[in-house]
Amino acid sequence: MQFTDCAACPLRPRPMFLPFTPEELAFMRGFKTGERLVPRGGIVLAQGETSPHLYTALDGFGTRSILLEDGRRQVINFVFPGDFIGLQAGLMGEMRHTIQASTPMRLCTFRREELWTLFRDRPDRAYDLTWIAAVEEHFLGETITTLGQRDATEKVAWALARIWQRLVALGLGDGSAVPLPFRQHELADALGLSPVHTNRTVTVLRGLGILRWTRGRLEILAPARLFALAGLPQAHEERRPLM
Amino acid sequence: MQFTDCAACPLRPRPMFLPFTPEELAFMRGFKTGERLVPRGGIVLAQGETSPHLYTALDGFGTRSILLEDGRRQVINFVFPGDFIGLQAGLMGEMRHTIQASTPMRLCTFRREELWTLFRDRPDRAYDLTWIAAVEEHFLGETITTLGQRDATEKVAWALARIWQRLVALGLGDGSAVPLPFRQHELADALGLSPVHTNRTVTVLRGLGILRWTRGRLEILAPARLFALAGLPQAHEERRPLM
DNA sequence: CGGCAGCTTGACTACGGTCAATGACCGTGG
DNA sequence: CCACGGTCATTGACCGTAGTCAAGCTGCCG
Repeated sequence: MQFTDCAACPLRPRPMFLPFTPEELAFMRGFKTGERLVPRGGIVLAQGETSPHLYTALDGFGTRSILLEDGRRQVINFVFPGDFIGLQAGLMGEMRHTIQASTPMRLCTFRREELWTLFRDRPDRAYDLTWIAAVEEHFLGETITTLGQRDATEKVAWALARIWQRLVALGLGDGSAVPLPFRQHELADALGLSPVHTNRTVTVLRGLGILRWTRGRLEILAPARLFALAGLPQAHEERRPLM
Repeated sequence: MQFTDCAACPLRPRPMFLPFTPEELAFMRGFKTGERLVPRGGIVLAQGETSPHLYTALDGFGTRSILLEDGRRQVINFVFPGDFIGLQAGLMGEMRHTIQASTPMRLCTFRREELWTLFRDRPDRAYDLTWIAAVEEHFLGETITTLGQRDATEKVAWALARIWQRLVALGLGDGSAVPLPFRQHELADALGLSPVHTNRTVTVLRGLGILRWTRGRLEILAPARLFALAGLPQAHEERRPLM
């Protein structure tokens, strides 16, 4: 199968990612074993599954979610290009959540067994991997804080601010607006709100002149007000390593 | 300062922790630089702080929490003996949450700068550290699911089931009851409920004959019903590495 | 043009929050 | 030894945010 050489990776040169050393690049070229395409709505990794592969999202968007027996669903967070997928399966043996594509996705594939090689031979890459896990841990803590302490308006503002921040960092969007690949239903599942109340809340933010959101296009008219509501500093994220 | 030699660690022999190889033991003896005592209510690490130390909780209990500007507080999770503290400070430079002692705590201290040595020289220990981060990540996902999807009764049942499970795994408790070092107020902050409603909910569980909880002592009368309410399998946790 | 997915709005309900008072237990000092 | 104050748990009355049910609406694709 033909696939993108890491040397020509479309993601890595973007300003939000840390550059590779030549040694890292060489290692990652060997680490990457191929690519995989997942259609919109498709399952990348399923809860309970042991996967022989780990992934990095190369293009497209998705959700990580936990499904309860009775059908309730919680979106843990959203998956963006550059995100590493499957650390749990790699280390703990089995996925504890499901990753589903919200848009068509293109993934770089790695062999799970090579993970130990990475720790043994490339402490710099192992460090980066742990750094990614620590940042993710912090983000989940922020999510818990949002679900536990903030009301519906603050919740929606927080989620849209975080998503917008990330999309802008990725270089998507044309200055005033970004393409928003998630549905209100997914936002509701991420915030523990009903779809109906999520919609009402978005309507309120629209009415306040803070944003516009129609047909997969999100425009932030008053970023300062959005971030204030979200309880976030209006700063750009730190650059992150890419796996 | 006099402190416990890792060879005589009171924690490591317990069944919930994986054993050390002789090499690991030797390394950890060098990695550990001392101990620290924190009184009840004391701050182990403060949000925003850059700490020169990392810790493993040797004895006592605490909370990790995020404080908002307006005084709201979210307990992210609880800290038990054997937990590693400060990975964020170690990797990301600055703590994003506060760790506070709910009981007097005794901590093993490590030097932050040695973390890179660990990755370079001990890939097995680096792997364990990442494993710990991945397990924590999964646990936070479960917490998000609880806060987002479950009602107050399920929330309280989940938290008490998880805490009980952990205390029993640590070998605390005398078969029927465990010492519960947290206050209802902290449980409320962990679940995003008001203290009043948390209390009412505990009262309901008591009325159902599922548990007793008085004066720091928790007795589970009907574990099966508690775990069913919590949406958890009634299994013991996997053994975990100790840092 | 029909069907479907996703968004929007209205009416009613209920879970959990808030405010406030009381109670139980414990350590301290007179 | 008991009175006091503090912390934490408990209970009652009332209120408000968000959930539920249900009906339309919009835009898109076949």
